[in-house]
Amino acid sequence: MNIKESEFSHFVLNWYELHGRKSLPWQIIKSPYHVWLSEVMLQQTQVATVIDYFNRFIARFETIRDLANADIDEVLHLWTGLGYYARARNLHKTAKIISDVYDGNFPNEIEKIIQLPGIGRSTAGAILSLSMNLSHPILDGNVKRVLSRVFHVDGIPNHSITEKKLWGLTDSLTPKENPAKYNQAMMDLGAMICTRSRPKCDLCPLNTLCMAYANYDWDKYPNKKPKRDKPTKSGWFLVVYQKDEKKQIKLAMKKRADQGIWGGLFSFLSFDSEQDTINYINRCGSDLKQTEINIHSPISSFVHTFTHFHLNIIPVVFSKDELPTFDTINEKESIFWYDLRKQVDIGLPAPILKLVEILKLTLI
DNA sequence: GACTCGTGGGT
DNA sequence: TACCCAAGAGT
Repeated sequence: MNIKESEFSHFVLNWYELHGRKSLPWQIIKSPYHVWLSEVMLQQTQVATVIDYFNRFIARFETIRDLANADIDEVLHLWTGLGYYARARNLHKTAKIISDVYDGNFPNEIEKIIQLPGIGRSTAGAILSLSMNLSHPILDGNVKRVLSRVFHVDGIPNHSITEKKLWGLTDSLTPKENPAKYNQAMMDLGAMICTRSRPKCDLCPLNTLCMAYANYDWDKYPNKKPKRDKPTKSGWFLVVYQKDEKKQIKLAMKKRADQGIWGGLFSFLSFDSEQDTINYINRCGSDLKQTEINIHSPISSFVHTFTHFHLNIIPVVFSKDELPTFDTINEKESIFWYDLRKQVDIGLPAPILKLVEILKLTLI
């Protein structure tokens, strides 16, 4: 290790002792389980958003075995609203593997950890460093931003050449001593000092080493991503409701396939054209005409924006009484009747949950 | 390498 | 408002 690398980590570690975060919910008990869960929840998600989800999750699933033994629908329920639901499905898969293959304990070799579903190189490094104090580098958004600015790392974000440069830097700078504190400190620096906009360079322990500080060009790092325009799609969401013998309202939902958007979550029957919607409704025994679909739209459409497209959500509402052959058509479709009063623990996409709340006010 | 996968906060 | 993007990983 040359003098500069040693100097770098000492600056970072000294700053951490005075200013770093030490009491986030996942820093109270720094077990591999707590660190793993927090790291997965924090992927592409801000700390303030994660805190409540983390606390609820740990309260329900105290140990990895508790998680492994849980129903996937309840796991997804606790993930509802957090997004990127493959994280929850992979979390559950990995909990089963840890439980069955590793006797409930995380392995301490990175080759084995990185093999687990939903754990890449950075998350593996975080688990090993933060919970076991083993010297492994991490490269999350915070570290990328700090290193990009300090060393003027140019290149399109997320391209392999850029990633390789950054991994080389974080690997060479991560100290053998105190890797846990160092990695936490780098994330804290990114989150508290080297922020995306208006970084607090005057308070930064690395400003004497920082090329962006010397050149007053922090706003150029990390380089901007080339932007792609988002197409707008429309989705017709068919809300079929019925009232049971106690006059409780139930909504027809269906579990989505594990692959693709909202995988494993429940949703209303959905169609990607108005004609498909009408055809389906008519197969269920209605004689709905194209001009009449507005009658069944008591809830106005609204737009939900994803990472890569906008979705115009168009609710269409029918009573099951208006669809005499609904049960026959759906014999093999395993419709789930969602009880508005009970609201059982299943995963629901955020805009569907929003729609359910509107329906509670509309139908009751 | 390009694309997919959610949602909410900040500006 | 519209846009950027956040403690990334899988395919």
